[in-house]
Amino acid sequence: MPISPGRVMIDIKLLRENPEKYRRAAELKKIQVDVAAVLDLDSALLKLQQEFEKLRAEQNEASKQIGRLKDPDQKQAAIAKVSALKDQVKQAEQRWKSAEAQLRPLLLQVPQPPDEDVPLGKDDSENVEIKRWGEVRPFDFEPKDHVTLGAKLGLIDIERGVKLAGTRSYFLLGLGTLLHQAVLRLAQDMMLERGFVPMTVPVLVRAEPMEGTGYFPIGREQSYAMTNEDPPVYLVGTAEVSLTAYHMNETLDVASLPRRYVATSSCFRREAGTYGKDTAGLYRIHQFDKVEQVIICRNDVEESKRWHQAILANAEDVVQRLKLPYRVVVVCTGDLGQGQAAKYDIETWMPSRKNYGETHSASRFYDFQARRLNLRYRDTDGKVRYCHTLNNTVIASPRILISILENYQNADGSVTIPEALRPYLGGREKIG
RNA sequence: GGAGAGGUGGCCGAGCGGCUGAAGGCGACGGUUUGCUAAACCGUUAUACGGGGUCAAACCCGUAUCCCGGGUUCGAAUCCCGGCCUCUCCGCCA
Repeated sequence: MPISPGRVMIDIKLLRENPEKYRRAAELKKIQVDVAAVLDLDSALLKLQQEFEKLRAEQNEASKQIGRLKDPDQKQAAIAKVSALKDQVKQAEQRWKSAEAQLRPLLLQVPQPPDEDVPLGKDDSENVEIKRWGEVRPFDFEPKDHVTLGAKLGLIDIERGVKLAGTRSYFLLGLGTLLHQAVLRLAQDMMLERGFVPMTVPVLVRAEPMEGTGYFPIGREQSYAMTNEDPPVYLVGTAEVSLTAYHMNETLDVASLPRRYVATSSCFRREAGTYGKDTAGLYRIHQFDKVEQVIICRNDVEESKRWHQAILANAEDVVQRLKLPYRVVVVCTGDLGQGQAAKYDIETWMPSRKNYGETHSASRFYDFQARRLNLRYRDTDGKVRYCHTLNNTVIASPRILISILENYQNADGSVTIPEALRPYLGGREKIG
């Protein structure tokens, strides 16, 4: 499918009206953008566009005349005259195009302003807890971490993972694999009950979906790139990319909205710049599987907010079915991604970390992704508008196995299988 | 990977280098007719950006877009080159 040329980033009109809002957004999100430079380039661009269009109009008109002229001498004279214009037009066009080429990369960096109700803060330490569910279990024995449990019970083999693929790699085996798959299947089944359309998606995509969903250019270094290919393709870090970009360059029928998609996919992340962080175990790894939910809805802030609550609830339901203690935090401004207007994280209790660890991330983007993806719909009034998009984890594994194994472990080193997973494991109740 | 064919509006499908933003049909929408529905008839039916206009619209003008990019030309949907995609055949393959 061809890439549409007129693809826009943030709404430049909004930026013109309220540059301070965007400057502030960049500051809050710690993104380097020179908003003043954007404005300067933008107004220069407008001038150049007008100059070009005026010249081109002249040329078009003159050319049209030539077609009507019968007398060959007159015709020759007219052609000579327009020929002189031709160069001017071309130059004007080039000035305009090159200004545009300068502006686009800047525009790609401009962030979506955080919503009013997002708490201010510099990083994840200032996220605000809004809910706790479940009781953190007191142990009357010394609990083991998932790495130890996984190795003892023959579920996880990190050593050999590292041997084959380097750091942050692993094998799951035996019941470890089955548990992993059970979790994914439970999550997917719960989403099917809610009417989401299941999909199997490409995990290797072109640059456009990456850029469109906001993972490029900021964050590019987090992706694995197949640069041997022409054009290059990239491994997605989440099925969000493929699901959200599914309707890229399309104009949807408003009656078909909202679209609710769910996909299970492998996810690949380079984790560049995290050396020394979370090195133990399955917390931060290069490859994992995730069930992801995506909503594409009408351009309506209130509707977006409702869906945000809904997809958060969907994920909470899964964690509750697994009976894992968790909390929900509102992510503060400094921890928001470029395109996110607001985000909730679900953090699930992980005894070895003696803390809640992030397992889910629910984001709403308003039209940020839709603009970059040229993802639109025709509204009931006949107007074409950009969609709103949202996404959330349903479950990501093996990270969630950390919580399951550690919370469900017994004094004798065995692990009880959560009831909700037993149907997927032939009724088995215990590992070890 | 090799050899061919092709990419036009919501869809189908015309299109000679100039008056083609694009015939015709279908669909959709509005209207007339009708006891209701259907049929028939009339009309409307791309998007983006810029300028003008308005309280806001309507509307008017310009530019661009017939897969994308570049070239030839006074002028390109039409000619040439590159790319992407689709289809057919051969090879390879889970």
